[in-house]
Amino acid sequence: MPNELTIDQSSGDRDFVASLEKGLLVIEAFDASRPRLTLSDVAKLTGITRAAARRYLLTLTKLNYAEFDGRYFSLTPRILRLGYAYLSSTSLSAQVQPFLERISEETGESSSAAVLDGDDIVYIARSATRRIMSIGLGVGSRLPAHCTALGRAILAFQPEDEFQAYLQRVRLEARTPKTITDKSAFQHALEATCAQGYAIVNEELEYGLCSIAVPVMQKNGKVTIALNLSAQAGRVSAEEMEGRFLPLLKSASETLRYML
Amino acid sequence: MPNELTIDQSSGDRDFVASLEKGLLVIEAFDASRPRLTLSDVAKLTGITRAAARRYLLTLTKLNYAEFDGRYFSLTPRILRLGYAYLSSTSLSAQVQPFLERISEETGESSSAAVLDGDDIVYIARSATRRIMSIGLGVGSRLPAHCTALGRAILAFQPEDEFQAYLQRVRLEARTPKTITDKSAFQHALEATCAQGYAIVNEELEYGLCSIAVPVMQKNGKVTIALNLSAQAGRVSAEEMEGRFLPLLKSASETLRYML
DNA sequence: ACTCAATGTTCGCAATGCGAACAAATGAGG
DNA sequence: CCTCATTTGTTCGCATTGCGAACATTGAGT
Repeated sequence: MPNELTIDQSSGDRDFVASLEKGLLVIEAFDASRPRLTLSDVAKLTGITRAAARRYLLTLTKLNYAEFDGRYFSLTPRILRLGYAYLSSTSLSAQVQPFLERISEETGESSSAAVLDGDDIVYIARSATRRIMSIGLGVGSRLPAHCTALGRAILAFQPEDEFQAYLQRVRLEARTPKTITDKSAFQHALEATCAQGYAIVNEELEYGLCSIAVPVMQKNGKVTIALNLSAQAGRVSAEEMEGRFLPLLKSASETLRYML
Repeated sequence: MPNELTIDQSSGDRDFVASLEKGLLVIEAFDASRPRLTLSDVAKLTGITRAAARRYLLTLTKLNYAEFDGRYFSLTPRILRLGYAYLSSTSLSAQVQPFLERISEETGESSSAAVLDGDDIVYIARSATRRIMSIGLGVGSRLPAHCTALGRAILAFQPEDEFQAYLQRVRLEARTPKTITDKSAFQHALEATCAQGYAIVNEELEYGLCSIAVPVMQKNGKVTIALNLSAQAGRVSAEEMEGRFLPLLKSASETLRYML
């Protein structure tokens, strides 16, 4: 992700604090494949100088957002305050969680809620009774929107101009041989989602995984969140998803509609 | 939390980037009770000037971490990348989640894992089959360590000097009439936790809530994480917790010990 | 042991971010 | 409805903060 982490300098904009941008880039340099980094590593990943990377890392350490063992830096749990600032401020996850737990308990499958962020979806709440997907899909996890039921359920209800802009810029990368990669076919799938009011994605994100999702329309008429249920493709048919799962999701969506 | 959000200026430290500190303070100004803030609100909460608050908020908006409706700022899901940088980098939640799900499914109760951050515990993974606690205890939520089983299970296994330092500075605030607020009694409770290898907290955090937790010792001999099970106090006795729940938690802890 | 590339650190300096002063908006009181 | 005080938002001269080139240190390879 070198491209994502590079500095987008807003030259001449006196309202822009470049130091904050760099600091946030430094935080985002850490991930599952890079849990511990030297200051040179961070410099390379972010495009800032080693001297600057050093200052930001020492600052994060001094503020207890990171720790240092003499050579490597790693993040600390305090960083979660930043993400939590969003989750607690929207109360979305708190409001949605009981619905997901009821749906999950009633169906015996995993249920999640996500919001759109750029071209990805981000999980904001989750209830799982069985582990059927790849590990690590907790709150904060993100997946490309185009090949997830959650993503399609949200995208299909965006204003036309926003959807067209998305379609222009998105690269429909194949995650399995079944992933839709043709933009015309993708647009048809989104139109069908819009017409029927829910999305089903079968093995386009991951082998053996089938998901159904519905959008949640907020009071202001916008759709920024969706709810899903996921199951093993071989064990639950699409008909069963429509017959058993969809009513539960729609019911939850309808109730949430008046809460958000 | 005005005290928590004030600037701790490290005067003369040329390795410290004060702008990053302020930027992070601005993010943390948002929470459940303050989801939308004006720039004056943020200035008041953080102690920085209105001009500075304005620049940081405009910067966060430009970077898509916040949005602006002409008067109020609010955070966006992109902020979750920051918290996720920690969760994904430690893989703790990913490794722990399957254990919590199995424990939760087998007992029919909610199970969580948390780490210590300052004097609080922060939830890093959770599996709930039934909603028995106050809403909003998702990943990233934090609670005072002293009146939670998870907190006691971690605190009891800290080096003596660190525990004594914690005991010196902590204010044992009562959350219910049953909360231990006497430091001597608290120390006894922690000694008992250390001796028996698990903590039980009964209605000290919240009415009707009883939790049992065990520490997870990592390969390096340190304890930074704990696992729990929670149940309604009237429905599950302490004996049942020790008899049914403790073996499951210990088993999970033992297995995790060789993974972390 | 030596060489050299990679990594970490320092400090002179100028660009960035600061905040006092000003502008605009808001609301209370008459 | 008007006035005025207070609150909130914005600008731009300036000094401090953060920059990065140059230097110091470390470690790998021969």
